[in-house]
Amino acid sequence: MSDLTAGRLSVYLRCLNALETEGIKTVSSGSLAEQFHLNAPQIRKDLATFGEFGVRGVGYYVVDLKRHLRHILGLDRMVRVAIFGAGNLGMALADYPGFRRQGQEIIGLFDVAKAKVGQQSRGGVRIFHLRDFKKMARKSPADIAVIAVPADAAQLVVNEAIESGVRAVLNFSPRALKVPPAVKLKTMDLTVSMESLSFFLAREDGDGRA
Amino acid sequence: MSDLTAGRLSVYLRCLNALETEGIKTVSSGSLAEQFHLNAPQIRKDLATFGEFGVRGVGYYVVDLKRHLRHILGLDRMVRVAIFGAGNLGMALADYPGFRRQGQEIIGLFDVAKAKVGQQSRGGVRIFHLRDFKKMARKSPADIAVIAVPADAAQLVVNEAIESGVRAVLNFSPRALKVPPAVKLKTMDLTVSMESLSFFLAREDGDGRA
DNA sequence: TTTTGTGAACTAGTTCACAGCT
DNA sequence: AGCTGTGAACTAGTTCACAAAA
Repeated sequence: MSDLTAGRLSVYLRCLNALETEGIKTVSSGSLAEQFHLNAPQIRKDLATFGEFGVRGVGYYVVDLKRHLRHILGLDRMVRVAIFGAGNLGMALADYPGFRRQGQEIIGLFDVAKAKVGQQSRGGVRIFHLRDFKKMARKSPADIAVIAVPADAAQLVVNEAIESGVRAVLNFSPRALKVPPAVKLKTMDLTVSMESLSFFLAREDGDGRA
Repeated sequence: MSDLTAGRLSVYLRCLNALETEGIKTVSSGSLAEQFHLNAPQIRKDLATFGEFGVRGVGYYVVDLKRHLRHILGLDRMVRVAIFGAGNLGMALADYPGFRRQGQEIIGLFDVAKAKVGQQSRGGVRIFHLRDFKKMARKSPADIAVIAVPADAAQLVVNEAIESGVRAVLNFSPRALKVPPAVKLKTMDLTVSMESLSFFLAREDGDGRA
């Protein structure tokens, strides 16, 4: 199943949360699509991949579908997240509200700077020495590693993380990391994103439309 | 031209920078692909869209291709970036090394919190009041808005930014923003990324392979 | 001989149209 | 009547194979 589908499921879940807060009990793919600017047949197709969650003539029961999605996304069991790099970005991610939702637990920040180890983020996530990760992971393994270390250290750190049992990596460093095929890698490259936008601006101005 | 292509061009540029530092003068699509785990025909196709930059039998001249790519990506003229939201994330982005490369200028952080206005990030990016953005933009307009404000404020802020002439938006808030068709929007949703990874972990464990 | 540039084949992803439940 | 689930049509994106150039 594709990366794109996974992303959309997460979006649907967020929409359902909003609807539930509004006290809405049931929703059709059409009204979901309209309210959140999505595509109705695609919603149906995405959901139908995992089961028949809807009721013809009615739509989907919000609470029901939410439960299904949380299960499909693996959020009904705790996912343990370790953040590597306690710099500006790592600290910001540790305290990012979306990263401490129900279903995800941040076990700590890991860094090599002596001055940082023992401190904690504003939100209360503790900073450990990188070398202690292996030990901690042995007791209870981390599922996801977030890489927020400088580019030069990224590959080294990701290797260590994987050695200690991490099976998915969210990479914020501007490097193409090598991971074994069994490990899922997702890179969020801020530089690339910025330059893509710059590219579209350049196109607009330059491509002979004025 | 597609988003994916734009992203790859940015990656190619980064590779070329690395090669130049190593003192390499000329490179073929094949060796580029091998060194950086890319796909050779795709590199050629991507580049060929914008001109004939290569020399048959030789490859591409590193310095030459770099210059072309910088031009295509619009990095040969200054791109002005405004960051909205001086929270953890905004501050981290302001000081992110990849965001202050040659070709991009961060004009400031914009927030509404009185306590923050007048301060500056560790890296020296100044924090202004949101209401001063319009005025500043009138003098010299910002090209890209980075949205790092809380979800509830995101749409409001992006509207203001666009009204003041911003033509591209990098959105870090967990909201689907509405922008006019002429404005380029790129959303980096941290929650969605995390949940996608969780999804793949759940699949691995559950889909009947043990 | 080497390596580009590119049409043609292929693959993945999206949209559509409608049969089939409720 | 209303809305889901889905095969079939379409679109976008990638890979391949090779002719053309240096």
